[in-house]
Amino acid sequence: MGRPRSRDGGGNRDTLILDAAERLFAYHGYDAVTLRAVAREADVDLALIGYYFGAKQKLFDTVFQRRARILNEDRLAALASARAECDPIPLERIIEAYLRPLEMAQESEDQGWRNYCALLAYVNTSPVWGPVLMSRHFDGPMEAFVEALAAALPRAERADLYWCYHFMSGAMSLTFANTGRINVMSGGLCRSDDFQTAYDRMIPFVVAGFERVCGPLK
Amino acid sequence: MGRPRSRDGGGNRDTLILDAAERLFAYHGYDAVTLRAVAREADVDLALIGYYFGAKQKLFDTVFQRRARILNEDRLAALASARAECDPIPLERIIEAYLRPLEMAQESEDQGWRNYCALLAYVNTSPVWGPVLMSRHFDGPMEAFVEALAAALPRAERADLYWCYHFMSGAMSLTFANTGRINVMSGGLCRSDDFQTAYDRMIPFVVAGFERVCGPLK
DNA sequence: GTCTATAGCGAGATAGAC
DNA sequence: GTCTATCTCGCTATAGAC
Repeated sequence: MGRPRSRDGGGNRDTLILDAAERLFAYHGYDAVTLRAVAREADVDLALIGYYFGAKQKLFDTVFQRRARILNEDRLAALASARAECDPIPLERIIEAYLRPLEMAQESEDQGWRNYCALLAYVNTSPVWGPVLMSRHFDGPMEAFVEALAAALPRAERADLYWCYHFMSGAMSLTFANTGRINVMSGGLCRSDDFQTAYDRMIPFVVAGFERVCGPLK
Repeated sequence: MGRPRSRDGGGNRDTLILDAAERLFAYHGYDAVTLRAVAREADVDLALIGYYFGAKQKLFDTVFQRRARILNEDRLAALASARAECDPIPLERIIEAYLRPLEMAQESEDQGWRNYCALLAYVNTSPVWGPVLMSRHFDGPMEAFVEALAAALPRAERADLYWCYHFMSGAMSLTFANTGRINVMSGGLCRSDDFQTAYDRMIPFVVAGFERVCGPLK
């Protein structure tokens, strides 16, 4: 399982670089981050970044790829586990299998996962990166989820499933991006980093949306 | 010489600059866009940008502000119009009042509105801009919508309303960002710029979500 | 209002010593 | 593997001619 590993204070230099880059890319986006800033953040010499990862682009790709693999594994494992209990998988369990790994990532001690979630939101909503990186790294597992959804919602039009998946992806992105916007908006009533609460509301919200648009459950 | 060059179909120079900046910021984000690129895109001299708008930051603020005003007016007008028919306003009408102006903006001939929607998505999901710009320009009208939602869903906890509003905002952002991701994802079955279809599915999706999380309708 | 020219800075990348 | 040093480029911003 791709559980977030707690790291010792040091770590290898290349890992330090990836962590620092992840943190900065997540917050500022690709273009606002200079390799010099990454080097400073990682407390590493500038030239070392080039040595390990090549050009800036490749560093970004590597950062994005690193946890995408783990996230996909966790999601597919959750889906398989749900299927083992009940086949076809009930809608709510599918949504949970999709969202739960992110929630766990956010709740984990490894701050890197929180950063990665923000990075995911950035990439997902970017016209530049979105169609390229999301498709490259998440289309395979996504297809498995759409199949499961189709089985749970047999009356659904295929296109409607994709649209609803898309809405879920958007709600998830903004939520786990943890921008702090909802804190300001609600006057402190809601907290952007209160993932348990967010998760507990997002699941029924999304489930109800799928049911309404994609017809009755099996 | 320093004479205004004649241009067919061109507006004032400052408007040309704003349109060009909007288009580029929407697609590439703030940091990837250079003032030189804006000047090139607007077919205008670089120094003119500074003359009209000052520093790059201020140009960005101006671009963001320009249509925020209009969007807010349209939304509030739609809300008032719905209230004139029925008070309290039914949930679905509230959601429509919120989303419809964006859909109309997307469907309009003015390509600038499409760009602006993508810009909104960028700002909304950005940890840097989100809490600042969204709050500054959209919190007032947002409050009116939350009040209307509270009236339509009298059993709802206040915090739940904010969370659901947040999910709606996320789904909307990704959809109207028009990244093309869903095109790739669905293998061409859905089109990112088919806003009518997106809108027709997003409304029931969001309405059902609100109902499920925020209790039964009045 | 418009444009030329440039100051002043910091970026990405890499060659080569150790 | 690590770091020093540097090359080359393009950026923002602005002063000043027209």
